[in-house]
Amino acid sequence: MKQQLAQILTDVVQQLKDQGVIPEDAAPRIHVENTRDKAHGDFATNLAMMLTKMAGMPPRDLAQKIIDLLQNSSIIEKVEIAGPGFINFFVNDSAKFDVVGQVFEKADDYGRCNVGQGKSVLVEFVSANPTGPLHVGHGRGAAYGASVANLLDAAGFDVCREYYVNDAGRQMDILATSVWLRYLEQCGEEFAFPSNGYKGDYIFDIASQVRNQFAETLQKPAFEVFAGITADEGQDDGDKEKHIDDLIEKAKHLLGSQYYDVLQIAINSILGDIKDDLEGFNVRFDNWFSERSLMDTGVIDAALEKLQKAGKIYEKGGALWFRSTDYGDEKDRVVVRDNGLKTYFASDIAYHFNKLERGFDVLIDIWGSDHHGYIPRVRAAMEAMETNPEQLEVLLVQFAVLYRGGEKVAMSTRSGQFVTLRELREEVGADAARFFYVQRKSEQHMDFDLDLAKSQSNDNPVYYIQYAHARICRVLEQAVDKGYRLDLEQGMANLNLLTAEHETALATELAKYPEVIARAAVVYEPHQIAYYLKDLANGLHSYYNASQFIVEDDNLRQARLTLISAVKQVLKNGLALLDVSAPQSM
RNA sequence: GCGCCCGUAGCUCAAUUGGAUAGAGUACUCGGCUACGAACCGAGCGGUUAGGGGUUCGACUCCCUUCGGGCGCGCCA
Repeated sequence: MKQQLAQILTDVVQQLKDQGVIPEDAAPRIHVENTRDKAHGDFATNLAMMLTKMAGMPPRDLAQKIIDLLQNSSIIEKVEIAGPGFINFFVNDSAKFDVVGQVFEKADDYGRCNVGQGKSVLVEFVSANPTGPLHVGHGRGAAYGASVANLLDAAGFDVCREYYVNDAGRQMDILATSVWLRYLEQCGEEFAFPSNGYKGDYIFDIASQVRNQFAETLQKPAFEVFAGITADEGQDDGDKEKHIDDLIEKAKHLLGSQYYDVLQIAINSILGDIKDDLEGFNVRFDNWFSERSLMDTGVIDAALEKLQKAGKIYEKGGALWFRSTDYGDEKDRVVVRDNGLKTYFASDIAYHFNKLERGFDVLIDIWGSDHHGYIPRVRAAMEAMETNPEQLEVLLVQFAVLYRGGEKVAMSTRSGQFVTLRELREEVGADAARFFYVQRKSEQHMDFDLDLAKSQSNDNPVYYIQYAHARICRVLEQAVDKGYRLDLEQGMANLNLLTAEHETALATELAKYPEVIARAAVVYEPHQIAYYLKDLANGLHSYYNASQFIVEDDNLRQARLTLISAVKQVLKNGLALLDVSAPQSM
């Protein structure tokens, strides 16, 4: 309907050009919007105000001229000039209900569009280090990323969901060493656990797994393990970083190849837990991409070579630097350290290089906002590899600040003090948690009140929406019980009987759904879906309270049941985008 | 100190991307079940959009500035 009006206005613009009112080369953006206030009709355009300067006449006069040029349309009932020069369109009721037929025709596909034109897009999200269970901070990124991916899919993009597994580097060594030390404790050795080690309870569990598999064969006496190790923090000349690094070296030395067995057990255990956790959160990935595979297949060297050929790599102080300042970064960045080890950044360059080689049109990275300082250097690397800067889109997610009992909850992975995503899911449910996270704009700071989410989960808006869906299901069941089975054909034929304000409002709301998806998708804002669904549910609840659906009049009853069935379908479609269930009853 | 993000009703958040009288939920005050589920509906209360300046027909939105909060500024990942 909106497109029809836009087309009509495009014709008017051409006529204005022909009449010499505006210059031939003018190319105004035709903007038709939904009105917020019913008094302003159904749709409005600001066209007259946009052209007022060009035409050299007052906006209201120009608006009148535009109206005079409007051709007759079957859907327009009335046109008015309002305010500073808005043109308001009133659409007739029968046209408003055309949408109901479209909903049933497309069913689960209603709302899908093709703004993506089949372009392939890689959405990388979560990508938490496999050093421990996911916590509630990761939960927001997971919920947001999954919904963005769903949105893009609905908008006609070819989406691939990927998790980048940081299974290489020092953090992995700290993990393996932490596990081994806990294992030694379980074998009866006594020593002070390193302050920089991973202290979570899950480390004990993994240590037990190691013990189940290797019995006591990996046991070494504590005095031998700690011989010649730099002191830990808190002691004379203590240094927690050197302390843990020395322990890692010692572990590798004492365990030989079996060190990597311990490492693999740890990674498998934690990654298995993460996968299971995300599955329970209804977050699914098409691909789990291993950082280590980049090293094994020489992709890092290939990527660095490409930068080298572009003349963007130089040597200084024994290290290799990438000249990212050529692309607006604050300083150049090291890619190979003087000790010959590649930096994490080198891996990341290679990872993005690999993404490009896989032929994606658009790369979307979803990161925690604490990584925002990292964007310029990745962008720089992309540009040095001669890609279009618009091919990379980095979306940031603010970490949720947790509150418990009115107090901020301090969280630190290393210290093992954090609320896990699993905990949250089990206490408030996956549906409520997913919805709660995605209700707010991603870059917006967010207060997550655990007490509220847990103890008053019935107040969560997700129940409001699900209730609307369940309510419709119940009404349809009741109708069947009374021998009034829904007959869509009859209902569609009698939609003209629906003239109440609640009814036309619902039809209008249904018609908005496809454009909400299109708009939300291009700006990566799933919260718009959440708000839309709340509005739609509100429309249904109001309608429910205002009138009875199962009435004596056969045609009227069928028309009403048909309308709410359409609402049911759209509620289901919208909830599906957020991976929230649409229950038949609750 | 420099850079990025943010500041909207008592609280938690929206605002069709520059449009009309800034809207929801919650809290508080009223009212609505012998109707298809009251996990619901209706009404009221609540605002100098942090402060100030600018851009224009028009600013919560864009620019400058001050204040306040978060994050980042390693040959860590």
